[in-house]
Amino acid sequence: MTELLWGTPQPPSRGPKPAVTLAGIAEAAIRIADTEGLDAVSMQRVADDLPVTKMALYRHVPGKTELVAVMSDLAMGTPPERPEQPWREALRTWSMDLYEGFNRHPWLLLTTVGRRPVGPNELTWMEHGVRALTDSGLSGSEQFDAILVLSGHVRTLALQTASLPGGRAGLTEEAFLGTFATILTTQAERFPSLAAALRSSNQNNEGLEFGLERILDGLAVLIESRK
Amino acid sequence: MTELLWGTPQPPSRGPKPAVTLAGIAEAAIRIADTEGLDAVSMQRVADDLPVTKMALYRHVPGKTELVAVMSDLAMGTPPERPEQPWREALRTWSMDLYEGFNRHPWLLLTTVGRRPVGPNELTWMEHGVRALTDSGLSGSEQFDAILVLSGHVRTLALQTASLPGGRAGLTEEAFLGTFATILTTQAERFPSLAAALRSSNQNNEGLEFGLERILDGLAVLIESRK
DNA sequence: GTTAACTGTGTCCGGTGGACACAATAATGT
DNA sequence: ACATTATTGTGTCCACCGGACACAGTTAAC
Repeated sequence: MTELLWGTPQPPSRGPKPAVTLAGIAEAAIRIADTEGLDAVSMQRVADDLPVTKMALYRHVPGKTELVAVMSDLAMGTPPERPEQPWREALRTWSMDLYEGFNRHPWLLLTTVGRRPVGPNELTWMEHGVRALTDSGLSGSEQFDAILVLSGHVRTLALQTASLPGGRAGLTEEAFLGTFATILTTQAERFPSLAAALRSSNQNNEGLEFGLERILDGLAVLIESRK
Repeated sequence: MTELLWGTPQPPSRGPKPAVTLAGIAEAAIRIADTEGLDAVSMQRVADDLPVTKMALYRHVPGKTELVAVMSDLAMGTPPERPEQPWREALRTWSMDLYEGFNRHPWLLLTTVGRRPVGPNELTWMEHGVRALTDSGLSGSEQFDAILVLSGHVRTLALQTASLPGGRAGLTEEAFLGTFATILTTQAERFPSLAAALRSSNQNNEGLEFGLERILDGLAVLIESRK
């Protein structure tokens, strides 16, 4: 698995020319996941988009698990290069870039989960995040934990808004909020605080910025205290 | 779906006594997911643990999607009752309780994802979270967003530590950190900030508390500014 | 006692990931 | 030039999955 993610592909010395490459397979899978949802990505479906049969794919990738890992790291891409900035601004744009990435490939939210082999692109994202904090005075662990909080928040909000096309049961935004509001009004006595909060809510949908600024505020408090 | 999650089960007036109940089915499914992982939960496997055949389950639940929704809300349970406390302490224990819940049923991290019908237990968790902020001076939307950030962080950290037994490819902690460290040392020039952070890291594994306190600090800044 | 409502069963279907044997291909060693 | 050998692609087969559907068995209401 590590080999697949990190190894540099070597064309075989002997035997017939491969009709497809690992990257080509992953790209086809990404295209399918983007347009038809993650559930549509089957070995058969991927092979249909390539000039090979299903079983030929297993010559390039050991199994579907590994294919998903490769396509995930590939789809993650690398963070856009940004001019150097103070840590707060740098982390803010970093988070926004990450958010945009998750919105481009919503199925990444489902595949990049749990303890799994980390790919080069994902590591590059981490590198850029940590880089913003190298001169902050935080320890190495704290730098890791800080960008973990930020990426976690981005994930959470991306999950909230992304439509997860085709894949998991996708309620529309209005259907979701509709039943939510219905339940809260019909059972207001069971959930008094929630009902009250809903009444004084303006449905702003600015959860991303809100949480982001709170986390950055919290980091600022810690960084200031270290000076 | 909403009916399944919120409706009160009525025994049928006519016909044979049901051999199983929806709750019984969900409990069996939970037991399987806890011990063998979420992937082991198939209609066949659930039926094997009950005195009915696979197809009989479809008399009580429309499909597997709905079964997963029901078992998820059931496994989530309700937050333990805690004595009233200032918002900061209340939210801290609330987060810890939630974390413990995710650790008890790690597969919840996989099933409670995306826009989906919300069940009564999940709503009760939200209720308790928002309740801690009713007198904070924050608006309703802000209260929602605040507990969203907290629950998101808890999810992130639970994902980081939980073993996801059986289900998704579960690398052990040491195997994960091992390859991670190996890559970072062999390719230190590609990821200089990461490598430096790793060197000055004490492998504390206290990410949960770290992020939690940062978020609470950030909320405190906002709440103070409103006074 | 008949009817109607309801539960449970067996069979069948398309689709999935994957094992495995085999044929086709092309560079290498002689 | 030719045999060897590594490698790719193919076809067949399997267990398992979620689920449609027709049918039989059971029980309360009329």
